[in-house]
Formats: sequence, structure tokens, C-alpha cells
Amino acid sequence: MRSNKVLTNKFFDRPTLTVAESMLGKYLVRRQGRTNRAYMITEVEAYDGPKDKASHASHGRTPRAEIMFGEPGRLFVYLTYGMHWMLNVVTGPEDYPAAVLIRGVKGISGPGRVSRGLHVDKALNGVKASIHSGLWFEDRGHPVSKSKIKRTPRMGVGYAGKYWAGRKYRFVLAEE
DNA sequence: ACGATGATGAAC
DNA sequence: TTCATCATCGTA
Repeated sequence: MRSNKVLTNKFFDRPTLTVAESMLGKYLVRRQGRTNRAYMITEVEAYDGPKDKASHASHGRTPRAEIMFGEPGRLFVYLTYGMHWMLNVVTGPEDYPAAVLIRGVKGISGPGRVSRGLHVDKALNGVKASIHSGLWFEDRGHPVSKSKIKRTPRMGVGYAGKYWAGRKYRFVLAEE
């Protein structure tokens, strides 16, 4: 019998690109009232290190980016364009700023829509992804074949310059 | 194609 | 304190 395994620090304390790719097919679980809803992750982006010009951490340890330098497995939630919350998970070792942006789950495309649909906002910034906090990640044993994964450049990061905007740090899982 | 909408970081 | 910018989305 298959168990739903909650992903912990160990899963997130690996290279960001590795974490990003392996998050496809995993589940984002959100407690909404008395019930838990699980959403299969279908699209993510990696933000990797202090040199990554597309990353908020490229400006150093600013108040907003500070969480990216912290413990892996914590949530990083920030507002963009004055209205959309972006949901990220911190990855890699402490003091190395990196995170994975959840861009889509099955049935919901776009990071802003994911946050709106799952009621994610500033209240979750900096909290550990765990059952206790009401938002966590699970491995439910869903098989993911490599052939269903596409890598592309990240969305909306043209400001980062040719090199960083061109990196294929976006991972998409083809839906059935 | 474009405006909404407000926090953020950097400049002054 | 002011200013440009923005890991997007809905409407047209």
C-alpha cells in the first residue's frame, strides 16, 4: 500500500534545479477550513543563487529576499505587480539564496492564480511548509516520466539580461 | 495591447 | 521622500 509522504527539509536541501524538477508530480496540500485539498504540481521555476539576475536575491540580503537565504523548506511569499502573491519554497543550504516558484498545479495555470485559488498570501511568508502551518508538500507516488517534462526559460524575467533570462530554469509537466 | 495596483529597493 | 520597477492577470 502506498503512503503519502510529507516532504521535509531533506527534500528541499538539494540543488535548486534538482528540487525544481523533482517537484513536478508531487502534491501541494492546503488546509482550507476543515478539509485538506491536494493539487498536483505541474509547473515550477528555479531561482538559483546570488548571481541569478532574475532572482530577488541578486540584490543581496534585502528584507524581502532574506528568507531565500534561510532554511530550506520554508515558504517564500511576496507580492508582485501590486496584486499577485507568488508562492515559493526555499531550497539549498542556509546562506545560499535559492527557491522554487510554484507556477502551476493541475487545473490552475499561473502563479498568481495558484495563490488566489489556494488562499496563499503574506501570512505564509517565512513559515515552514508543514501540516502544522496548513500548507505542505507530499509525495503521493505519482509516476513522472522524464519524457513528459519540458524545460524552458523562465517567464517574465526579461530584465535579467540575455544570459539569465535564457537559462532553462522552468520545468513543465505535460498534463494527461 | 494595455491598465490595474502597491510593495520594494535604490537614489537623492 | 520620491521614483521606477515588477517572477502577472483580466479585459479588449
